[in-house]
Formats: sequence, structure tokens, C-alpha cells
Amino acid sequence: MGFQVTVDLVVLTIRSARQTARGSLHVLLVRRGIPPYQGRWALPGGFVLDHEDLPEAAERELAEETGVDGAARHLEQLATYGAPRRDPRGRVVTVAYLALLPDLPSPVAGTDAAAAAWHDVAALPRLAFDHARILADGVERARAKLEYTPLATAFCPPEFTVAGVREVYEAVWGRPLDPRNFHRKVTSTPGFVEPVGQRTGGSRGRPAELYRRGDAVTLYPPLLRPASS
Amino acid sequence: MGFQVTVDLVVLTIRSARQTARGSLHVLLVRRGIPPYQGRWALPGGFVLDHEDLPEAAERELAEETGVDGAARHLEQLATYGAPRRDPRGRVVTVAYLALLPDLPSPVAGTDAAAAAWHDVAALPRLAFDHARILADGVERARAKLEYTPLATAFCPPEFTVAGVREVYEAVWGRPLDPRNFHRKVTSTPGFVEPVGQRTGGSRGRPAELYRRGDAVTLYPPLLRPASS
DNA sequence: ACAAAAGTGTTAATATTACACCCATGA
DNA sequence: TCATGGGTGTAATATTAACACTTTTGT
Repeated sequence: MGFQVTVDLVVLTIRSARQTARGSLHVLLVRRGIPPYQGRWALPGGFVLDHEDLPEAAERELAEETGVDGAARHLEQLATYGAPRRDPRGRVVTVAYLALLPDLPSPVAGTDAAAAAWHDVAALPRLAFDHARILADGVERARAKLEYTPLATAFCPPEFTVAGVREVYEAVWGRPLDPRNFHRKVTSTPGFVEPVGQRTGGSRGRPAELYRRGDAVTLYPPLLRPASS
Repeated sequence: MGFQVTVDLVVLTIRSARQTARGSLHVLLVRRGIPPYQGRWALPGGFVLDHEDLPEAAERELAEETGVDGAARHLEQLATYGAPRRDPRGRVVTVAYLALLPDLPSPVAGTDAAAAAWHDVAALPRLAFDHARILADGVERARAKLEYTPLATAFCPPEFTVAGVREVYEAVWGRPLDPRNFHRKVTSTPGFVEPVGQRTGGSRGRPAELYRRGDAVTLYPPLLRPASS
């Protein structure tokens, strides 16, 4: 009966790793200022308010933590966690959401974001509560959905190159893909991307064609990760 | 703060439709004996107890409603629904689970199952609360997971034929599949099924080889439904 | 023998993979 | 001109799709 309900966010983005030129998958974490788990890193989140639906609460938390406007990101429910002792303060059930964002030009600038930071998912600190598990589930969901949905574009800005999409796949799957075949696959799968009719400039090499997200919800045929090998 | 938390079950099975020989997808519904929505059909479910984890509560409800033992079925979390006015009695958040069962030889024989019945998902009555939405999400989840997991075998008894698996796919996807190609696909995908070394008998036509579930968690390559057409 | 269901063979179309090679730019 | 990515061509392989045909049973 007397449950508390929270939403927790697994906010993922692709950021250039410290030394390498390649991007890698990062997650937004906040440092807890109060017990329990004081000082530990945790997923951002908070209580669901009395009048709020679950997606509303997730949107609100996401806006509070990142300041991104509603259109420029993907947000979906991930799973719900409610083990009796997952929070020492009482019976708290948390509904986790997965958010995918482009690499923000301005760093995280939310209200209580003083202690918020991006962490490479390959080098995580210890997390509070059962957040390590939730995060692992979120990463696995992202990996799986790249196969059969055009979700990779949610990590990209409104206009992007095929190489940008490839960088997303390589960062999330953690393995290199053939640029030539990837290009063909992305441009030939119906509804994945739409050409803008412009090209990039300024960088080295041949300028790349710019694309926008297409209207497909699923990729057919899918873009399968190579067998585990 | 003061939330109530329930679990609701989308219990699916394949049953022979009234007149046709082919099986079709059915869902377990219970008729509500008390307000709200008295007399309406609803998904089985109930409150999560103080000491219970979410999967435990789902297992308990499933056992209460169907009496199936733990091993012979698939049970996974589906999604969580918590709109402020989804239950007129107060703020109730429900964690929905999806269960897949073989067609039970003995009909539903649970404790409070006097008013429980299987319904063809193609001919549903009006449902209580937001259960129509939850059920639709469950059916869609099942449809999608048949593509890239060996979950179809969860609808089959411990030993089954390839034709039995095909009947599952045809019922869930609602379209016929080529028996010859399907047979090859199922028997050649690693870990999907294991031959038992016995054959069926008694029916018409050539006896079919019997199989058990394999140990694969995902199908590679997947078994994609034909493009929407 | 015949109908019915199981299962194999074969071929064409489609998709994936590997990699040679050309294109367009900055330095 | 060279280095650097962007992008196309092409051939080998793998997978899917369509369907003829054989196998093994009950009647």
C-alpha cells in the first residue's frame, strides 16, 4: 500500500573520449549530496508528483537535469524496479526511463546540476542503489534497438552525416564497422535518413552529404550487429 | 507519495478457435465482481505485498490465476502504467507483466477463477481501466520478440513439433508461413530447438519429429516477419 | 490407392561482406 | 601533390522466398 514512486533516467549520449578522437558512450550521473549513499554517483531522478503521469515526470526530470527541449531527444520507458530493500528509506518503486541525446554543445546546465557530469560507460564509478543494474539494462536496450530501429539518429544533431551515424553505432556497439558498407546500408534502408541537399565543409577530406532523420519507425531489413565472435 | 502498486498480467496462449482447426492467440481475462468497472472483463492482477519484489508478485498472481508451475512458462516485465486517473479509487501505478503459456490441457483452475476465461484477441470485449492499451502493448511485444528470440517455444508443451512452432508464429503474426522454409529455418538456427529422437503418431500424414527448446536466447539470424505488405 | 502432413532439393532474388578504387577537399 | 575522409563498383558468400517433389503415415 504505502509505496513511493520515483522516475530515474538513464541519459545517454556520445562524447569524444578524453584522448581518442572517436566518440564513446557516456551517461549522465549526479553526485548524491545527502544520505543514503551520500557522495556516491547516481542516476538523475526524483519523485513522481501527485498530478503527474509517468512520462510527464520523466520529461520534467530530464528538462531539469539537462535543459534540452522536448523535440531534440528520444525518451522511452525502460523498466521498473521495486525490490523491497532497494532503498533503505522505505518502499520505493522506480520507473526507469531511457533518454538518448546528441552531444550537447553547452554542457549540462540544469538547476541542481552542480554535481552532474558525463561518465564514460566503460569506466564507471560505483553507483548508488540498484542503479548499476538499471544502467546496464539501459545500455543493453540501446544496443538492441540500434539493430532494428533508426534510433541512432537520436544521438545526432538535426542535420548529420552518415559518418556521424556510424560513430554512434561504433560507440554503442563498441566495435568498428565498415564505412563503405555502412554508408550503403543507411542510405538504402527506406525511411532511415533523408538527404538535405547540402554538404559539410571546413574539415579534412571530401565534404560529406548532410541528412535528416527519416520517418521510419523500424528498419527493414534491420542492421544486425556481427555475430558475437 | 501515497501510491498503490499493482501487477497486472497479460497471459497469452494459443488455442484452437471455435470452428477453425487453426489455433489463434488468446488472452486470460477475469470478470470484475466489484466496482469500479463491475461486470467488465479485466486483466488478472492484484496488489504488490509489502515484502514482495515485483517479479515475485507477478509469479504469485500467475500461480493464483492459472495454477501453472514455475518452469513451464515465460514471464517478463512488460511496462508500467501510472496515469493519475487510470483508477478512480486513487493513485494506482501498475506494473504489467507478459506471460506466455502452452495451451493448458486442464482449463484455468485457480482459486478465484470462477469468472476467468480465455478470449480470442481478435474478438475482445470492452476492458476495464486502461487494460486494452496494456493488452495491445503485450501483444505487440510478443509479435516483435518472436522475430529475434526463440520465445515461440514458450507457447508449446515441453516436447513439440516444428509444425507446432509454426502454428504459434501464424497465430501471433496473423498470417500463414511457408511450412517448408519454416521447417528449415527453425531446425537450422543454432540453439532454437533440439531433436528429441522420437516421432509423433496417431494423426494423419507422416509423423513429425519431436523437439525440445534449445538453449539460445536470441535467434541469429532472426526470423523476420514479411514486410507489412 | 489416395489424401494429408512432414520434410528435402533446387533455383532465383535479395542481402551481407570484403575490399579495390575513384572523388573532393585542406594543407 | 599528398593525406584524409566520403562515396561507388564489384564479386563472393549467405540468406530468403517460391515451389517441385519425395517420404510416411491413416483410411
